[in-house]
Amino acid sequence: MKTSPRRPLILKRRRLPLPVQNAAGETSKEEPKRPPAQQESGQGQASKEVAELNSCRFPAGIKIINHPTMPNTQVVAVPNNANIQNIITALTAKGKESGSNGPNKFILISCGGAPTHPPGPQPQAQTSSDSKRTEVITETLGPKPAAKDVNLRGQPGALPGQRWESCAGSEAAGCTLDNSLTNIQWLGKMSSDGLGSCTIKQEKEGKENRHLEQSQVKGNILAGRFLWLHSISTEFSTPPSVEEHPGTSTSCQDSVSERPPYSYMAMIQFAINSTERKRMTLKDIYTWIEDHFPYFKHMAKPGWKNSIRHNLSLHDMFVRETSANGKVSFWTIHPSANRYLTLDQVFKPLDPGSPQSPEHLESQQKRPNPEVRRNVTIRAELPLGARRKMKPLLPRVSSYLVPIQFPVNQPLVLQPSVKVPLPLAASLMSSELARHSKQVRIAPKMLLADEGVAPLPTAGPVKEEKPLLGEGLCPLLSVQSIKEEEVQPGEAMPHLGRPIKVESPPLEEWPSPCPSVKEELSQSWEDLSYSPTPRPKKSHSGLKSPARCVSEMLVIKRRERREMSRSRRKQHLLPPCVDEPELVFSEDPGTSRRAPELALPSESSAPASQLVYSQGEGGPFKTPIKEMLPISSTPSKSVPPLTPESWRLTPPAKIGGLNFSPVRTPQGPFGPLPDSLGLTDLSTTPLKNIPLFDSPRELLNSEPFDLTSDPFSSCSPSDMEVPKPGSPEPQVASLAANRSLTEGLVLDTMNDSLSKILLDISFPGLEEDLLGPDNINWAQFIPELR
DNA sequence: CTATGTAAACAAC
DNA sequence: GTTGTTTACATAG
Repeated sequence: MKTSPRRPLILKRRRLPLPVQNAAGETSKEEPKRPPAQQESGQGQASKEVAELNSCRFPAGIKIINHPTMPNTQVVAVPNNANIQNIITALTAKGKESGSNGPNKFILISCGGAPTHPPGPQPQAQTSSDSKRTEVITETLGPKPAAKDVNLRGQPGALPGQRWESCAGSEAAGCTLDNSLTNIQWLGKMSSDGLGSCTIKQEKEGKENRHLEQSQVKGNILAGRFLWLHSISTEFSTPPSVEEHPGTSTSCQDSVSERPPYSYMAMIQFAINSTERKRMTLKDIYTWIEDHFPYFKHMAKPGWKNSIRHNLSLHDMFVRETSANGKVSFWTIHPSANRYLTLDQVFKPLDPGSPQSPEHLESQQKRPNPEVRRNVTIRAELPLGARRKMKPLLPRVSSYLVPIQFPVNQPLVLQPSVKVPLPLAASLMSSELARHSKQVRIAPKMLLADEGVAPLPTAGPVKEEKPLLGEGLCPLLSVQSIKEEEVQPGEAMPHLGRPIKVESPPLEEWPSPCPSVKEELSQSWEDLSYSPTPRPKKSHSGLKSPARCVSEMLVIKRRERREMSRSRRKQHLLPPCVDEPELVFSEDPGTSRRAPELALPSESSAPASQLVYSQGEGGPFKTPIKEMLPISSTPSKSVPPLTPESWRLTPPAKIGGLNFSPVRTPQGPFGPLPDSLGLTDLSTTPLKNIPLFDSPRELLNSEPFDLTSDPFSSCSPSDMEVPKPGSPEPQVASLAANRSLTEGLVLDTMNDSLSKILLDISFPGLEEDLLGPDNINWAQFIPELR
């Protein structure tokens, strides 16, 4: 009731003590993978490794060399099979020891080493413990799996895992991150608890999701393409509860007595997405929730139903459809907003056989659950602790991708403190970096469409902007911080649009379709998703020229905001979800160049695409922002459209081998979706001709390489596993060009955060040679590595 | 301020 | 009574 916190637990950010967990037996599983014997007790080993590192001896062929240009930075070539975590730990320790004078930043490069073994490494985040600041960047040296890997997927055996592995370290890291990011443990309890229904349901869902899995996997891979920065802390942070109360987890009582950590919005989504048609009547929603969350059945006040209704009406993402005959109303999730979150996704069984045993993991992996699977796959490497229990929803958080140019000049390592709001981060980065010659730049905000929020583009440090944050970052940069809360995001990514709705009557286009419902929203959505055709409704947005629009928008927004604030009316989906990190592609190179601050809408060209909403859990959770309107096309200011979808999209792009990104991929569906969302648009349209990421590059390099090559290029089109052929993944192609960008991890011990960063290692001229998407030859840059 | 939760008034069935 | 929509208010962050 009142006393209880209103916010769902989920939202809270958890911090994990990373290290510890591993130690716990769980990790054992993973460990096996590791080749040599490194590790085991995490700490012990870590220390061991550290020692080694210090001495310059590294376990398996690890080589450390001083970074050519960066002070206090060393490049560590790590065999694929090496245990990244340990290495990170060691490096961290080393950094600490070194003190400010010594090397405190490390760039990890995976050398092809022996891909033989599975990815094992999982960087856990021990970093957190260290106080000193150490940054580690992981890069894949050898063959980057990226696109190629993807291709490989199909192949038998080893490949699947390996691909990822190739990235090994990085990947592992990524995995971990992912896991932790989303973790929600609560369910864990539930699962065991008594949600029998859950299980059942899961299976059911599993069905649905299965096909998705594949796609997701792909997505993961793809996702890799973009770099996300997130603080490890977040990522690593474990879910609060789960581990903490393991014991409890199972108790049924808890499930019954404890309120689920999910917001009504999330639960509604779970419910709706649990059906094949992705639609559900109010009553069924109630039933589903009661069945899956006993708390509501037994403990909650009757008012919870009112709250459900309230949420349905309030959030634009929920669209009411009327059956053909008009007699029955079904609630659906706007495709563009739907992340297809399901309880399954959120939940992970703690243990295999027994509910809590670790082994369970495997089984889980097998599970259909798409997302889960995705993660799982990757996760294999992760610490068990992380894996188990619930699957965290994606953090919506802000993620920022930061492109960094590596070798060339000074590589800059961003500190990703996640905490920093994207916008800020961006601004900071941009400014600072710039000053320094920064190699890292933040992508300009793009924006486009979004309108939404418009918060001011500028970077202002705005708090408000949270949402914006995402936006702020540009494509390249998106960093994710996990803010906490939200798990949401995670969740499921929707594929863009799923076609769900359609069934009923008319809805092809959401907006229109739903007659009754929230037109406003719908429009906005439309706008967003579709081209900018102006829609009446949102008058404000209209489409103005971008530039103008921006300013105007801002104004408008404010106004709206105010209005909104006054009354909570429906929350519109915001197109851009701010929180979520999406990658935005700026289509326009020119724009990209701009300062981050503005993102010009220039993209307008493709603007629409971006848009998208944000939501999902993230989005949804966050809900739509009320005010935003979507004009999608509009230029919005700053906000880059980071929409969840974007993520998804991005994934396709895959990044090189590393997959840090926590992003989830779409579940599957690549299918039909409504891509209307931006993705398609983006990818297809504009992208074709335009390099997706111009911006990044530009950002990164003052000197533009050729636009054609995008940062993401690393994957070749072929590589991409694009989930769907049909789907828009054109991006990929465009991406193909760029190989220079890669993901990296930055470990900031000072902040105890580990972030992913995008590294631009391209050197003019070298790209082709080196970069095969797969490989970057660091050796060229760094002789020592040879 | 935002996101969320809760309550309640109302309206349409 | 159910379903939906809106307002208003409370609370945590």
